[in-house]
Amino acid sequence: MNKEERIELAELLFPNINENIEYYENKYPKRNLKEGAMVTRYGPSPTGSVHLGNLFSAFCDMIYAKQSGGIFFLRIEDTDQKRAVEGGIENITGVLKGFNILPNEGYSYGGEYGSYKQSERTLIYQTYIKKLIIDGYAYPCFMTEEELSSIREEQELLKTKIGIYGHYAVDRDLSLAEIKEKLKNNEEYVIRLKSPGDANKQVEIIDCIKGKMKFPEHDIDTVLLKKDKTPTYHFAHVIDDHLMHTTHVIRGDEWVSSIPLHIQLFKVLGFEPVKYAHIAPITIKDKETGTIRKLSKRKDPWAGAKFYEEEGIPIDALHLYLATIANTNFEEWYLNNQDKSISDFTFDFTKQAIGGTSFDESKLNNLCKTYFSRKSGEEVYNETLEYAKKYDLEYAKLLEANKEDMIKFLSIEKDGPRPRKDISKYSEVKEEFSYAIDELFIKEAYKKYDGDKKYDTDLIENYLNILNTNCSNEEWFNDVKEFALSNNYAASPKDYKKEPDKYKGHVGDICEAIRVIVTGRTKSPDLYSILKILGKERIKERINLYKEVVLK
RNA sequence: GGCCUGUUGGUGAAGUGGCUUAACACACUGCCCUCUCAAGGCAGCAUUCACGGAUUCGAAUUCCGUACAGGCUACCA
Repeated sequence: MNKEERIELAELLFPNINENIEYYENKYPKRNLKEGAMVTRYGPSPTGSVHLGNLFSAFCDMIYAKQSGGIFFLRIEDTDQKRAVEGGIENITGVLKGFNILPNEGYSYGGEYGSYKQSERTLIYQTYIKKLIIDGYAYPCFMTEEELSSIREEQELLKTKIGIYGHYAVDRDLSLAEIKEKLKNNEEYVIRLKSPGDANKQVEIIDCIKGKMKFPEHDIDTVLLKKDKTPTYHFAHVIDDHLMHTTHVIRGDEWVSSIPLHIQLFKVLGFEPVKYAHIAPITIKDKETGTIRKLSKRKDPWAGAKFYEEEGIPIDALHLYLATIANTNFEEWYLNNQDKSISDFTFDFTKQAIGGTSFDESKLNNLCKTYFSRKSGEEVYNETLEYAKKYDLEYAKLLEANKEDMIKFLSIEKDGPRPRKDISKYSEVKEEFSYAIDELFIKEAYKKYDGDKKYDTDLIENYLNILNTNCSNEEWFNDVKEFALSNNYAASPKDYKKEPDKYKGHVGDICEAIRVIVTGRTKSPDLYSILKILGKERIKERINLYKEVVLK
């Protein structure tokens, strides 16, 4: 076919496309950004719930764009209508907001480079396809599903590369007359790339994360436009990222083998190619099989984005975790720069893991604990209340009714240089601080305490008489020691160990009795702080409650 | 079958030919501190970098082969 014929063919196939590519090139001019600014994008398909891996990739998009003074935008890749799930798009935007991963522009955020929804860009794709046909880089292919699968079977049998290329690409050189004939018969067709590649030649590709890679040139006539004239991912992404002026495509590792195709598409279209950064998947060791696999939504609760919200894992802590897997040197930096935040760190693609990253639950947990330990009592209160309003309304009401006390309890041992690390999720506060709210304590009273040990309430009642809630911690503890001695208890565990026969026990035993009666548990933050907040009256009530419930 | 990529302790990993008898962190174990926890302090935790060979005075680091794992091989993304 000569050029005139190709023009005729393009018009025949897409008579309704009136614009030429210059129109779009002018409509979406180069972005006015400073040197080195990165334009990244998150391109999810609305096919179901969001996976941690998706979140991670969006997180990377965000940090790299942000730190370089660039743009991070959201583009909905919904070219496959069959897989679309109802509410899928709203789910994506909702999760992104919930996780504080906020694009600068894009679907539902606005911007000059829209539409940011691929299903609304069909005309654009067809315009560029027309150009490719005219340039001789694309052609209609009328092969049926049966033909395709028989070729595939043959290739499998011959153990050769699978796909439509070389002599398998039978419609590659159809004459204009033949095409017209088929169109007249209403034969369905797709538009395929007329790949100029030679598989015997090698292309070298530089991936920002993985480094240099060598591939055979792409020589397969990949489908660009499907039967319904919507684009495949390959074609759509190249057009969109060119028109939206993406500089860095950060995406999952599963795409590396299509890099040669994508580079070829950029070349054939006359575009400057984007830079690619392929991130490794988040993996986990399967407990049953012992093999390493991708985090799975079905098997691992940690895989689903919703899980973090429901469990009450703080978003900032999750960001910290994502940052530690994004750049391997982040963790150490953060440890040495405790007063700084993620945005102060300079991320670098070369510091990103090349192979899979194993999901480390205990590390996340630790990060969460550190997060909580650095928050003030009031902050923890407010955030927990917000969580409870969503997932435990009853508790939310109790929190609101007991705000003052609750904040006091949550603030215990927060002042020092090494604050307590006792909670890792909002959902743990209720149980961990059950003694803070009378109503809750009465209901749950001592249920969690299953020790056989019965404590001497008379002794504790006597102690209550000498309790001074208005002194220093040191003075208080001296009083306890004195009280211990006068009741035949050793003033320190050491004394007791030396002469166990001489005493009934030691101060620790007395403290334990107070602690269990007052809090219902053997472990708690500083006892005296708790006693002070509760006050004598409530302590008395708890002694009575203990008698009722435990001693009967 | 073909094409890519990866493989360092329980985990995340540092490491780019001599500074490595392998950093750091999490987890774990023991001791100390101590009214309980938490925190903290101290100590322990790969003599070895999947395996085999080659290059080199010298290799976790370079090369070749093997094994294992992951990905792609759709008119899905």
